[in-house]
Amino acid sequence: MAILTAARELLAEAGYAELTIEAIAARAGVGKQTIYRWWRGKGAIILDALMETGDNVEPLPDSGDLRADLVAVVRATVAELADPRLSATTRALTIETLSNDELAEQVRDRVLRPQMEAIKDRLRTGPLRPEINLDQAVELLIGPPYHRWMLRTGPLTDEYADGVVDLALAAFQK
Amino acid sequence: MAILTAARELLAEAGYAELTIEAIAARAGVGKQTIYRWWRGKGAIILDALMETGDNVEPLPDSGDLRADLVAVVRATVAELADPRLSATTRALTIETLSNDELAEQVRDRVLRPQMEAIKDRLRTGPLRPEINLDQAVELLIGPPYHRWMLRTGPLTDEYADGVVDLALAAFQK
Amino acid sequence: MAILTAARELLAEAGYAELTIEAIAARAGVGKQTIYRWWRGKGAIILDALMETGDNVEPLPDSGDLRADLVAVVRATVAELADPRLSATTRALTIETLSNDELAEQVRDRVLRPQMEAIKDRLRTGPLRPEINLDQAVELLIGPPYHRWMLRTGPLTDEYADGVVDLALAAFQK
Amino acid sequence: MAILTAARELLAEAGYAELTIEAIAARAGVGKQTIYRWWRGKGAIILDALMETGDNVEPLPDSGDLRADLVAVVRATVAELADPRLSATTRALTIETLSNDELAEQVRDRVLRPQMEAIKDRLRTGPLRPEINLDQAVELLIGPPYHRWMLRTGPLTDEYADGVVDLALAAFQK
DNA sequence: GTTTAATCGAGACGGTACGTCCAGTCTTATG
DNA sequence: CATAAGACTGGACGTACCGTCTCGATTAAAC
Repeated sequence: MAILTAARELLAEAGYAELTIEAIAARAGVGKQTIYRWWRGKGAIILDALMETGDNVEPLPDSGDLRADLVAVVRATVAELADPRLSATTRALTIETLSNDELAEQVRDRVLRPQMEAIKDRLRTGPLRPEINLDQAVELLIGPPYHRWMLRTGPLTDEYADGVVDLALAAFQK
Repeated sequence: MAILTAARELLAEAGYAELTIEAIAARAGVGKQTIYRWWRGKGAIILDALMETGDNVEPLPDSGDLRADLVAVVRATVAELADPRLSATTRALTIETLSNDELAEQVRDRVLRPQMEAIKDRLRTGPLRPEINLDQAVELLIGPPYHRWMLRTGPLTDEYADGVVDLALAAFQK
Repeated sequence: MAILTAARELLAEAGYAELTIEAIAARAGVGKQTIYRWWRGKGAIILDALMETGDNVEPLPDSGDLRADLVAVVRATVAELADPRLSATTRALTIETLSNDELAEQVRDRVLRPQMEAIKDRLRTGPLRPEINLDQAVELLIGPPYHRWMLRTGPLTDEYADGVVDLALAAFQK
Repeated sequence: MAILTAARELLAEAGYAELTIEAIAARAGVGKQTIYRWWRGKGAIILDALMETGDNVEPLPDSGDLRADLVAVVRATVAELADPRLSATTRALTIETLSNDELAEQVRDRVLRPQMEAIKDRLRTGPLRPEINLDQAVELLIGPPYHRWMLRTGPLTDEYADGVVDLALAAFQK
């Protein structure tokens, strides 16, 4: 879809500040009305743009080595956040989410939940203390990188990702 | 300062969407120029509004009971995030931060670092495994609630705060 | 024709401002394309709507009393202009005419000329000074009411109509 | 005033169809809001543009020769109507007037009445039949040229102007 | 005690984007 | 096969704010 592509390009090139409906329409060669016909606003466009990129959430592999499996997924997440062009869409979506409750729900249900469920599924099989709350367990893996990314409190490297996994595992496992 | 009060009130009453420089000026009974004379933009105002509220970061108490001390601080953090009126300013600041690198640095240095340092200081004395990276340890306590708050993936209650602390402690301590 | 009826109704009910092609199509239960297939634009529709009303111009009666015959036709004209609902179509057509030369020619030839010719025909037989230019004579009867209607400079009553005729006759006759 | 000049130029160059608020703003180097701050809409701008041109209505001269005095004023009126560039503003104002009652009143009071009063004043002194209604008398001079201009039913020349005056005088005078 | 300078409120200004409406064209599916 | 339905590009609408820029009026300092 030309509109979603235009939105992604604008975000990658110039950031959220220059992502205007008019700019999207102009770049996509489309009338503004067409955009408003199909999307409620900028937030909805960004969400669809993100989903279309097809990070189609796949179940985590179960290699038998929990740490290895988690390292893979956390490294991937951290790497995406670390690349400004890749994370531009996520950043924009986060902004919209913060002042749009309806959008926030959709993002939660369509983007976040599937990702978190995929990790939960892997955690369920991997050996960990039975009393662990899986929701909180997932947040232990995702929350810290997200926090660091948003607030730029530290580097987002593979080593960091590994450290996050190790800490989390120490919490999960007996 | 009338301007910062006006900003806080507008955020509490109507949210970020209606926080405009003109609205702040009107409510504070001030000319727009006066605002621009002292602040670079909306973000700087919000930052000052937040800091003025005087959550002057104090060192965490050291009761000898690490869990109790951490529960206190995490519960307080979670409670503030859970209250829409209290967290409105933080929310607005987060939005600005996401599209303003300069502001992001200031927020990191003036708001976040002190809070995280305070927790780090307590962690340094409380008994935990020596190889723990303190920055990551703090993120383990703060990141998950922040993530949950921003993305509304679950309730922000005292029980949740306690769970976060327990998980983190399991990671820190041998 | 449903389309012309719809146009007339819209004009009578809401005036030129709300006469849009889309409104006409919607009210007539017709696709926009069907309208464009048969008419060049709004102006052409209004013209046809006006003509269909069938003020089929008839020759003026020649009762032998020139004043009586002219009073009849001028009163009728003035009465139609005085009624907002009746003159709505004429008003709309005038607007279109003013910014559409092609339409202006058609209006002149299909609407105006016949009406003026009818009056001219009666003037030819009625006793008047031979050197009178008939075109100007007709304008002397029609121009003032039209001017008064368009610019709302005075009432449009039967008495007024009679006054117009009397003045004109004073000019025509020796 | 740059805005009124821009409006006049656009009308002279391209006609009413291209007289948009945005075009006026662009040509005048002005924000749209500035226009809306001072004028209610296109009609009000055109009215002011017309008035600024300073056709400051002056009393008709009284040379003692009524025909000569009227010929002068009617010729001038007809000449202005005949020149497309000069009459573009009047044409545009007429269009607006036709679908804007409020504006119509202003045009009547600020533009038309003074012009008509000036002619009435001259008619009052010039020798004419006492029972003549002066309002209708003026319309007899102005209405026909206006009608001919709007509906393009004939040429607008000096000879025509003279003919109008002669017919009117025949009506006025004994 | 008067003059001068700085600061303030108020709000006009040139701009940019908003979200809506319609024009006129093009596409689809229905009868 | 023409039609209604309506999506499409395009462009103007009138509004909201942005950040800059005059304006007087009010204070405070300097003389």
